[in-house]
Amino acid sequence: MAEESSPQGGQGLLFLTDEQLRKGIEAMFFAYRGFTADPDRILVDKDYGRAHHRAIHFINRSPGTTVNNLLAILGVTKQSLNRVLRSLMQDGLVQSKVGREDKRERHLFLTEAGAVLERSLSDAQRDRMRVAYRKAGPVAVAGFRQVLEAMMDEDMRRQYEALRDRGRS
Amino acid sequence: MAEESSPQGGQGLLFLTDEQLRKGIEAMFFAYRGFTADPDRILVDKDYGRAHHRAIHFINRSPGTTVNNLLAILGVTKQSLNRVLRSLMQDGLVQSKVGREDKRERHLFLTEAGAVLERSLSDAQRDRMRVAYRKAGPVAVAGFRQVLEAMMDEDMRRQYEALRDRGRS
DNA sequence: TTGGAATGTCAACAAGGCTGACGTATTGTC
DNA sequence: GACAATACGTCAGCCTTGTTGACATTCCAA
Repeated sequence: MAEESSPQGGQGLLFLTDEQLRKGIEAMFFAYRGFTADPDRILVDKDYGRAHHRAIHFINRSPGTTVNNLLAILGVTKQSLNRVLRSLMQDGLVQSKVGREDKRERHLFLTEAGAVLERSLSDAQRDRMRVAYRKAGPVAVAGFRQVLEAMMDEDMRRQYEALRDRGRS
Repeated sequence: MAEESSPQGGQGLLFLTDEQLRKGIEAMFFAYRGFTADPDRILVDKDYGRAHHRAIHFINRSPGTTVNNLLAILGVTKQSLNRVLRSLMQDGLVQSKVGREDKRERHLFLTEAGAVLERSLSDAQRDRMRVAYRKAGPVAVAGFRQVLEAMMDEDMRRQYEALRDRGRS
């Protein structure tokens, strides 16, 4: 096969073959299992599931967020989220406060106990992430994030970017 | 802040901060939604779900694979997989053949109709992947795969590698 | 005051995980 | 040849987490 001359420096478009794409798809599948494995293990003992983890994560990420806000981020129905929030509130991990400006809104916060659980979950997940990042190196990590961001739907990317903006960096 | 000197060319270890790791975690969350969105949309009309998609994908990937094999790859119980396989076989998308050497084994194949559905699913998923890959470029894609592979559990990585080996490249 | 938005709640249902138990071939081993 | 182990299928029941539909409440805004 003739050599390709391209702006990608000799790699041509070989990375766009169906074979390469399929490997990426399978990598996503297996990696996501690893990605959720550690928090899942912690949650099993506590009668919680991934839905609880997600709620806790994003409440911690954006303290005082409204239910509607959380619905948009999580992409589930309010009934589904409500069930999760109810159990978290009953167990004293999440607290909801009536909005001051708009009293229809409920602003969600983690309690101290909720923050403790959040930390144990995110520590476990970050540990795996850190090992993977370190193994792959900063250049690979940059590429990792680039591809993931390009895979998102527009709506999700907006949610994702909105979260980023709140960061201190 | 003082400049870092490091083998990573000035990037130091900043990519390992909790902030960076959290962004990666959230990127995985949102990207996975995009990753599954297109096949999900196709499957809704057909009364199938992600579980069916996964079975179809890996049967297509390794024609003649046994039930046990598939169980290991998918990481579910045989009861769970059986429910999916039963409906796929009833609908004439999957065919099982008794093993020649070991008659206890069932070897799984896609029928012509199964292959058609598989193609429509993987086309949809590959399209999104292709767009993302093209947008990010080959260097980013290499990094993407590196990080994903580093995130897998040992068992999964072995499954993943075993699949890779079967590829023609 | 009235309409609409945000929230909560009840009920019912489905997909897709799980465990446990049991049955049936088939195979390998003592 | 007897027996244990393996591969598979199936029944029953349970859980989480998603869905839709219906309805009440509370509050804001026109």
